[in-house]
Amino acid sequence: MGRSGDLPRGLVDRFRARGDTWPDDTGCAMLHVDMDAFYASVEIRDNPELAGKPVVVGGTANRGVVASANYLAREYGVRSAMPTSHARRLAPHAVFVMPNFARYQEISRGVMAIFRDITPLVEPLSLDEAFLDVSGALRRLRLTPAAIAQLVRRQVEQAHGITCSVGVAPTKFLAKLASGMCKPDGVMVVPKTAVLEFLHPLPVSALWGVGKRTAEQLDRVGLETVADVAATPLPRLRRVLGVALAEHLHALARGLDDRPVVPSTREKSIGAEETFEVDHFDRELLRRELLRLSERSAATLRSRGLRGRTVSIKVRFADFTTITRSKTLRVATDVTQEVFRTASALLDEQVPPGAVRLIGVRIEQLVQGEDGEQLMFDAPERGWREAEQAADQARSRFGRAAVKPASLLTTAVSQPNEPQPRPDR
DNA sequence: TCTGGGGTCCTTCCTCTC
DNA sequence: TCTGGAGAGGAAGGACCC
Repeated sequence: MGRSGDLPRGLVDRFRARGDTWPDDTGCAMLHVDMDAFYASVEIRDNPELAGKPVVVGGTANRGVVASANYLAREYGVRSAMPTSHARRLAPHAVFVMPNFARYQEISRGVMAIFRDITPLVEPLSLDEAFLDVSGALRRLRLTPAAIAQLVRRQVEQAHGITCSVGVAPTKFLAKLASGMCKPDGVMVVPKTAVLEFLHPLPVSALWGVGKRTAEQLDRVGLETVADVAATPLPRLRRVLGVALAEHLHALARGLDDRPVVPSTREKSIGAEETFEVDHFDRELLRRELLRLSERSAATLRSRGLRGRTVSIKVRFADFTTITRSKTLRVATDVTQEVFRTASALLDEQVPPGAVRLIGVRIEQLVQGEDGEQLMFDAPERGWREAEQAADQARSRFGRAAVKPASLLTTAVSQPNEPQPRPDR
């Protein structure tokens, strides 16, 4: 969440666990585990010469941003999602490292396996955090929730040499808030009997779903704390924020959150996008980039046995205005050539000329492969599909660069990046 | 300071159909 | 045949999360 800096210090001290002592954790079966500065911690663990130095992980090119910074770098004001150029000015002596997502995925798999040894009810949110429902594990392990949190931390540190923080609470939202407040390397318990006491002094930005814009909207009508939101009549809140967001925030502000841990969820869309090192006007070059991104997205669909009906493109111009254009196909597809043809037509017909800094392709309305079977599949499409499946197999044996569309064999627009997991916040 | 990439969800507007 | 309302679905944009 990255908001613990906004939170009252007194709260942190009151609810934080100290050694074997912690507040009453009866009825607090929800754990949120968050790795501390995950990507930076993995880099330091793998490269011991980085220990004791400020370390920043992120794109080192002109337009990169910080994906993760260790706590030494944060002392200089370096934060996640900050432009790398800004981070360099704040901490010129820091070590800047390019991210190695394959490595982070590997460590993440090991950490998640530790969680699943403790409870089968694990819901990963990203590579570096997960919810655990330990209600069943309490009886099996004969431990209280906070003791299980300490066990998780010990096992992760012993197995992987990195630390994590754990929030222990009756609900997901409170557990997540608590893990953010006790970072780094801590445990915080929100007792069932002290939920509102914990929640109400916090600023509105602590609520899950309140970002910069919503915080501004709430501030305009005089709502600054979670207590203010809880005390506001729902009809008034609906007028300010719209129905869905108002109801969501009103419930959270009163400590209500009955969302269960869901071990697996279906993806709703798959896509890829790329920010250029320099802005581009050249439509032919943009089309080539669309082909590369279509290839990447469709290959992901095929590898997961999915197809999608809606193809959308995203174009960000030099002034940062962003447009999206989409088209829904008659039948779902996972064929690169069909995705590319649709994306390319959207570019030609609906995107005005101008300097482009980012272009992206996304495929939505996903169905499992067989559900989307194209009974009326034209023979040429079937041919493309078979060819692309053969290419996928070649890539899995010989690497990504082994097979690519002929039009990408010319000079690349920018170096193809591997699809990236979410950054570590 | 100058803003990545991969996602989800919501709202609003428009079009089509009944 | 024309018109208007309701509902569904598509399209676009925005905010948010990590």
